[in-house]
This record gives sequence, C-alpha cells and structure tokens, in this order.
Amino acid sequence: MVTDAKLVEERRGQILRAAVKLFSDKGYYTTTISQIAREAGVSTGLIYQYFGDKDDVLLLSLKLVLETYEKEIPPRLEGIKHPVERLCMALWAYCSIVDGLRDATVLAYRSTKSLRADRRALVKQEELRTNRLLQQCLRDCIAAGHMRAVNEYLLVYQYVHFCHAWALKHWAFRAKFSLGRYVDEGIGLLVEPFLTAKGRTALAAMRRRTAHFTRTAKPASRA
Amino acid sequence: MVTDAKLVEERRGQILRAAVKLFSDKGYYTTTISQIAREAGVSTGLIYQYFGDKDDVLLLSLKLVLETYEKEIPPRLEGIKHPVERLCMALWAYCSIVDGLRDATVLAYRSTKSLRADRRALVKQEELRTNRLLQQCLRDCIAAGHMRAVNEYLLVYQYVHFCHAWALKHWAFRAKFSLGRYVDEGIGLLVEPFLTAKGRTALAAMRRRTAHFTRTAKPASRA
Amino acid sequence: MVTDAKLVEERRGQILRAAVKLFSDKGYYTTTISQIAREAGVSTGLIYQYFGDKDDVLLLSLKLVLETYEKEIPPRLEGIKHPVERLCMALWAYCSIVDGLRDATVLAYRSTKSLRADRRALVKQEELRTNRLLQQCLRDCIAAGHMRAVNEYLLVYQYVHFCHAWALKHWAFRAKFSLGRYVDEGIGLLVEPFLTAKGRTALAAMRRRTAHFTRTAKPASRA
Amino acid sequence: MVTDAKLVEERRGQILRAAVKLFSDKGYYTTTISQIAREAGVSTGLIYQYFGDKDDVLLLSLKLVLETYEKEIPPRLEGIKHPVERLCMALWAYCSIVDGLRDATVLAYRSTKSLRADRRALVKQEELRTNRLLQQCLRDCIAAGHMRAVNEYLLVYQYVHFCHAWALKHWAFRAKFSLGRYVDEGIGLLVEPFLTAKGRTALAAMRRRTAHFTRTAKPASRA
DNA sequence: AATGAATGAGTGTTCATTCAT
DNA sequence: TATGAATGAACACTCATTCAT
Repeated sequence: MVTDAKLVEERRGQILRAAVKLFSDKGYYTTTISQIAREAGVSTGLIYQYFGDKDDVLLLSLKLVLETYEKEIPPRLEGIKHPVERLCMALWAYCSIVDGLRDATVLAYRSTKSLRADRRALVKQEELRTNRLLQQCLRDCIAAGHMRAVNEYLLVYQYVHFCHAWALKHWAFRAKFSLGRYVDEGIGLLVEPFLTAKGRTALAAMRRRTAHFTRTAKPASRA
Repeated sequence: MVTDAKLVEERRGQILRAAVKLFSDKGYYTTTISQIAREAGVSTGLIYQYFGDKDDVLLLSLKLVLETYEKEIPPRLEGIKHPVERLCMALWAYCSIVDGLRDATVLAYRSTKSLRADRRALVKQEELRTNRLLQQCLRDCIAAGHMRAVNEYLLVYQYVHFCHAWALKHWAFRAKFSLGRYVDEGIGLLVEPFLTAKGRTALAAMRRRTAHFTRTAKPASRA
Repeated sequence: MVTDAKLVEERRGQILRAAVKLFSDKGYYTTTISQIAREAGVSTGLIYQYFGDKDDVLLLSLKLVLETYEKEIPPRLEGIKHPVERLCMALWAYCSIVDGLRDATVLAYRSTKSLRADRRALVKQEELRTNRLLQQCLRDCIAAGHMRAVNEYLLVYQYVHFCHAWALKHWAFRAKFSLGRYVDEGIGLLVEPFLTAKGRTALAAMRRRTAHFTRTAKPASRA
Repeated sequence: MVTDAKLVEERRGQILRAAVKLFSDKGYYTTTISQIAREAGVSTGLIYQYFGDKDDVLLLSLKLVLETYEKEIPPRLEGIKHPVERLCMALWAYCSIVDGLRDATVLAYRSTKSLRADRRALVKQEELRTNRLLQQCLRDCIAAGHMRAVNEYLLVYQYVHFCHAWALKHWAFRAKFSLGRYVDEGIGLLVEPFLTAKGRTALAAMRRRTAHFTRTAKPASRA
C-alpha cells in the first residue's frame, strides 16, 4: 500500500472522478475496473493500491457525490440573512447542484443498495447530513414566525425529494420546465402554502429581487 | 416456445414472483438465473422457455409491479364520490400498496436503468399510467371547486414521490410513523394547503369518519 | 420403440430428409434436434422413437446420401455397352447426381468425423461401394484394350475426387464451367490420356453423338 | 488487449498449436476452450486476451495451416531450374508438408464452413494463393514446351486435390503406398501423360537422379 | 404412437483480483 | 510506486434427452 498522503489524495481523486462518471453513465455492475482504469489513465493494478475492492470504489464515489451536496450548499447561502430567503436559496442551490450532477444523483439513488450492508450505513449518514442543512433553514423560518408549525421532518424529505426529482425525472421535466421555473413552482407548492403573512411578504420581496431564479442560474461544476 | 397459453401464464407468474423477490432483495446483477430457478422451484432451462433472457425477466418483473399499482388503486376508490375523499383515498391506497410491495418498489426505482434502452421506454409508459390515476383525482378536486388552481403536473409528481418514499425511505420513516400517520401527515402537507373552504370541510368530515386511515388499513397482497 | 415396419420406414424417411437438408445447410453441430423436428413436422420426442440419438440421425443421413450415389448411377448406365462410353457416362452420372446433392455431398465430406468411431467405419464401407462402380468401368476399359494399364486404384480416387470437387469447389467452378463442360474437361484430363488408339476412336464417336453431355443434362432429384 | 507485440506473437502461437491439434483430433465443436487452454498450458481467460472468440481461434488456426503450405513449398524449389522438375518437386513438397500436417489438413477441409461467412472468405483467399504456386509451375512447363496445352485451371485443382487426398484418404492409402510411391504414381497419372517428348526425357532424367523421391523424404515439422 | 414441457449438464465468455517485474 | 499479463471462479444461456400424459 501507498503511504505518501498527498499522493493518496491525488490518485484517489483521479480514480474517483473516472468512477463517478462511468458508474453514472452505465451503472455499477456494467462498469469494469479496467474501464475505470482507462478513463483515469492508470493501470488496473494501481486501483487496488488505493481502494480495497470494487465495492470500496463505489462507496467512495457515493461519498464524493454526497459531500459535494454538503459542501456546495453553504457557500451559496453566505451573506443571506432572511430565513425565508435562506430556505428558498437552499432549495435553489440544491437543485442547481443536482442539475450539475444529474447522472451522479441518479447513481446515488440506484447504487446504494449495491454496497455491502455495513458500507451502506455510512452513505446514509452522509445523506442525513445534507438533509439537516435544509432542516435548519426550515426551522429558522418557523422559529422566526415566517412559517406556521408543520411536520418538519416530513416536509424536509419532500424538499430533498423535490431536488433529487430534477435528476430522477429529468426525462419528463426537461420538456416542461427550465430549472428556474422548476424551483419557483416547487416553492409555490412546498414553501408558500405554509408561510405566515409575514413570510409571504418576504417571499414576494425576494422574488421581485431575484427575478425568480432565472437570472442567477449558474451550473455547478461537475464532479 | 411453449404453446399452452394457460401454462405460460402460470409459469411466468411463478418465475416472476421468484424474480421480483430476489431482484428486490439483492438487486438485478447479483441475482443469478439459477437462484431464480431454485426459488421458483424449476430448472434453469425452463426460464428460457418463458423469457427471452435475463433482461426480459427484469422487464416483466417491473411491469408486474407497475401493473399492480395500476390495477389495485381503482377498486379502492369504487363507491367513493366526493372528489376530495377520492384523492385522499387514492393516496392512501397507493401508499398501502407500496407498503405491501416495499422491496419491489425499491426495485422499480433502482433497476429501470439496468434494462436495455428500448425496454426501459415501456416501463416509463407504465409509470405514467399510474400517475394519470392521481392526476384525475386532483383535477376533479379543482374542477369541483374544492381546491384552488395549482401546478397539477408537479403536484402529482410530489404525490407519487410521497407514496414511493414510504418504500424508499422506510428505514428512516418506520421509526417515526405508522403507515396511517404517514398518509395523514402527507395529506396535511400536500393536499390540505390547497383546499378551498369547501374542500377543507369535506376533508374534516372524512377524517372524522375514517379515523385517519388507521382502521381501514389492509395490507396489499404481495406480488 | 415402434414396431410397425412400414411406419418406421416412412417416419425415418421423413425425419432424414429434414436432417439432410439442415445438416447440409448449417452443419451437424449447429443443427438442433428441435429444428429437425420442426422441419420434418413432428415433435422432438418422436425422433427418439426412430433414432437412438443425434449421432444416429447423422449416421443414417450420411448413409442416405451415399446410397443415393450408389443407387442412381447404375440405372444411368443401363443399355450402354461400350466400356469407354460406360466409364464416361458413369462420371457424368456421378457428377450430375453430386450436382443435385451439392450440399449433401459437402456434408458427407465435413461430417463423417463427427460420427463416433464405430459408426464412421460403416460410412466408409458405403463410400467404397460407390468407388467400386467406377473401378469396374475402368477395369472393363483396360480389359477390352481401350485403355493402357494404369494405377487403377489411384485413378479411381481421382475420378471420385473429381466428381465430389464439383460440390466442394462449386464456389470457384461455377464461374468457369457449366456442369457439362466440367465433365468434358475432366474426361480430357483423366480418361483420354490413358486411352489406346481404339479407345480414342470410341470416345470421339461418343462425343459426336452426345454433344459432350450438354444436352443430356438432367438434374438428379434432391434427397 | 495485450500490447507487447512479441508476447502476442508467442502466446498466439502457443495457443494456436494447441488449438490446431485439438481441432484436428476432435473437430471444432467438440473441442472446448478449456481443453485448448489446458493443452496450451494457460488459463481459459488468457485465450480471450489474444483472440476475440472461439470462432476467431479457428480462423487463425486455419490460416496457420494454409500459411504453412504457402511458406514451406517455395524453399523446397530453390535452386531447381528445370520446369518439369520444379513441378514434380512442388507436388512432392506439397504432399510431404500435408503428410506432416495430416490432421490439420483434414481440419481445413472439415471446418471452413464452421466459420462465420465473412471469415470464411479470408480462408478461401489463402487457399487460392497456394494454388497459384502450383499453377505457375504448370504454366512454366507448358511455356517451355515440356507439356502440351491443357486445361490448366482444372489440372491445378487435380494437383491440389491429389496432395490433400494423402491426408483425407490416408486411412485407405497408407496400406497401399509409401508417400514417395504415392507422389510417383501421381506424377504418372497427372503429369506424365501431358508431357511432350522433351518433357518426358527431363522427367526420366530426374527420376534417375532422385530415386523416385523415396530418399529425399523429410517429414515437415508438425505445426 | 405421439407430444412437448421439463431437465440440467456443459459451454463460451467476462472480469475482479493478484503478483512478478 | 506502477504496470498489465495472468488467473479462474462464476454466470448466462443452449440443447440433447427424458417422460408424464
């Protein structure tokens, strides 16, 4: 095994980028180690110096995707103070990150069960962490009186689902909505109905400013 | 291959039941034909007399699941007149069918992409048919003035997602909700906010009668 | 097993005709029992009531072809007296029978070795019997002083080879010769050089009469 | 798959030698890949790193045999000037190469049709190339006035057939002739009759020198 | 006598993993 | 550290053969 920590980091990244791409395109079982090696520009043998086995490559691929969600949302919220605005921006950010990682998102959905049971648990942990970002935004809205009390737990799952759906059902949605429209409509269904009068005012103000997300659209960098 | 139509029906059912079970448990690629044969109590060769190849077994497994949705919802709505009640009952029926086919539902999510492209299209067709059942219920509510105008298309997808989520996130939900509670809360988030005064009255009346779905619960027969 | 002798004869013929056709087209190993059954219009099970196994079907297929040679040549020589003419006519008859059974002839060449060793011997016996027909014609020519002494044994093999070649190398010959021309040229190479003056006169006379086989051409009935 | 050209050459040779042996002994369809692997002393997987599929192994086996003919005849003619002598020596060389590759020759006859159509064409090309070697010898005899005009095309086929027959009918010939005698008699039947007076003198001279091929006999190395 | 559904051993082929270099 | 040739277990699929009806 390799000891130089920096090299490990670099090689793993190199291999994982190739793996995520291929796993996303063709699925876990139809992607071979040698295809990953070729895509990454290394030999098959090398992969086994940085990963335990193929299953391990998948685990770290999934973690890479989930970590991207977790890391890229907070920067997009920086500087935004109003809870309603933060919630909406979080949804927008999540959806646009999903849009940039569409195939990888589908991968996360499809392939978690391909992992060995113990490793699957790790991935679920990661998933929950992203959910908590949205949960906090939702809580802040309620705490500040912008939203009435709702089943937070379940609504957060609807939010997450809504964001993932953009990737999962892209074949159906792409004909109907732009990403901006999609988020806007989602807010209309999953945020607006629960807002108090105060919250609605804030949402309207924000909408006036941001032109309904259509202009701020910026594709997330592909993993 | 085999000509006797009745026998074909029987054997296909026998093999598909085994396939759905195993595919659901362990996924498409990790299930072998000989495991399916053993589970179904037949020889490996026999499977190829009733299916073209392994991919074909998956296709028909998925169709079997999707057809179950499509066939079992309408009977549950029979005799129910009020549009709001019909919508709620459809959600409840869908969720409880999903509950009975929990693994199979996860299978449908994970394995569609394992199909060859042309067969995948067939499965998507089937999916859309079930969606239309819910869509009609939703439209009737709006048309009868029980619900305000909403983005039907997107809300239906939220409904579908909500029902599937019971299977997909069962590991997380089971600790928090009974199925009845889950549906109840879902109605609170995805139906109630859009109801008009008239619609809310109807929902309240129904809730009083059905004790929030907890008593009418009846497990769907496993496929 | 079936006892009625007449039925056995009929069914065997029916199945063998199908087998020869398919074996000739596609070879022994790529032809399946169920294809033979379909072609013959019977069930797969029935074949095993009239043949021991697939190998047995091949044995009798080959015998059928070889017997056709053996049976169809003599009638074509009936009434012909002159030894040189008989020899030429035998070559002509053999070639035209081969022409009618072109695929089957190739089968006999290719598939003898597919037989189990003991059965192969039977087929070789059959082959020798046909050779003897030609051998006798050759001997008569020599005995009557129409041909000088030659290595009979080897020349007969050349004759046989020459006739089979029409089937084996048909892809090359068809562009160059009609069947009649082919036989004519063969006689020029393999008969004429060994004729005595007396024999040459007879050959010339025959050629004048028969217009070099071009007019008497009559396709052999396909097995 | 494998990149090192020298290794490819070596491994292919190693596998093909095993394949030719087994295909010759038992035929294409009854030889399994794993038998070839065992005979070659490699694993089954390795074969697929050097050949596309089993059919491809057969193709290259046949090419190997046919190329042996094509390569080994010319060196045996080196230094021989007289056209009649060259022709006889070519027949002798061809027959003795066939003798060394007896099983492989039978293989070439039996198994060409087992190839896929497009590959079969390649093999036929190769066959024609060898024929051309003999054709040239024959032409030179005629051009130099050692042989009268004959149907070159057909006579060449008789020559080829004659040489192959030593392998194909070895079971019958071995009891009657040594290889040398066989060639001698063949020359008597297929060369001598067409020689002019001049040509006959040359043949007689050669025969006196070479003692009818019996002493120069040297077995070709088995592939 | 005839059927054809059922069997299961056997085959070609793939691919994760190892290891000598 | 990196390579890629080599391995061999595992799988999808076929088909000769059997046997209950």
